[in-house]
Amino acid sequence: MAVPAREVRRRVDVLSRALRESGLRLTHQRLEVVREVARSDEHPDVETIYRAVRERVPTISLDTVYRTLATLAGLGLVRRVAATPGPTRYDANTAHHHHFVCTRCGLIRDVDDRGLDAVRAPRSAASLGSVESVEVQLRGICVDCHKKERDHD
Amino acid sequence: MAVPAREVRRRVDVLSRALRESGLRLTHQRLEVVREVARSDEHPDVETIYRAVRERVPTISLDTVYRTLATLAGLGLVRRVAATPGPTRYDANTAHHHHFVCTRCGLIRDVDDRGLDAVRAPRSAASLGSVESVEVQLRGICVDCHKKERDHD
DNA sequence: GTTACTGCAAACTTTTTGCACGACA
DNA sequence: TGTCGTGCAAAAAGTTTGCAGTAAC
Repeated sequence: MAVPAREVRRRVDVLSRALRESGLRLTHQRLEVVREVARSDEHPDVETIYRAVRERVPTISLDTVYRTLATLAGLGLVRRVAATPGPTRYDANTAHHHHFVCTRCGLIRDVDDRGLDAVRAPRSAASLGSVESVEVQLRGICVDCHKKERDHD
Repeated sequence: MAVPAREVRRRVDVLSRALRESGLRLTHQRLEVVREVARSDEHPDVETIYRAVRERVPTISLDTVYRTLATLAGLGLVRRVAATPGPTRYDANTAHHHHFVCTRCGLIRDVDDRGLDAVRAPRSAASLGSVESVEVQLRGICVDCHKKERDHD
């Protein structure tokens, strides 16, 4: 929820425009799914988005949320984040960035850092394929899990 | 399958020993699952391991494979790899390393590189939690997918 | 007015669980 | 021999799909 209002607006705008320009209809349901995914920086899964959207569109169905997110991902407007086992999670931040992943609770936060952006694929990787992006995952224990551990001891 | 025989032996040995030392029984089924995961560097999913093991232990059940891998992962002897959507995949290489991920077919290969090992978490990450490891994902298109594309055009 | 989208329901895939029998230490 | 692990079956969790009605353009 820490995404600045201006950035949320920009994302909703970009997403809405791109849907229209792809000849797709901007339905009430799609708009609300777009709003929800744009406003979150917690890399929510489909169920979480579904529950949030249902507050405003009580009749929306889970499979519409699945379909909308698949559509958006297909257009490259949101990204599937595969950093933890379990349900697929989505990220509306399509700029190049990195992630902190809590191995205990599954929390994922974006990490923006010039130093990490500068990491380049080694030459040896060329034998595997063409590298299109380099993403760094910082794996560890988040502050919340540390706090819980201290409190429970 | 490109894991050197010596390394496979070492892995099977470490895994077997660790199971015993944890007071767990080294059953026929567990041993074969261990062998299978140790011999692969393709980050197989449970179903794949199941099919391979069933060649040698036709009566083994899928849920035993699930349970064995969960046990091994719990002991830190194998790692869940969450780099692609779909079924969870396992990696018997517990040394610090990086991955090349094909965004088209889901292929995952290990990448060993000193330069990538040297990447450090930025100071800013401390506000998110304690970073225990830094893993680099090289995302792109593998040589096989490139070849297929050329052949189909 | 078309055509694409939605909601419902059902199917499918992946993973987990309860229980009784069998096998390891 | 006692206990842990296995296989079977069923359930739970996550995701996809077909179809008929509805709404966007």
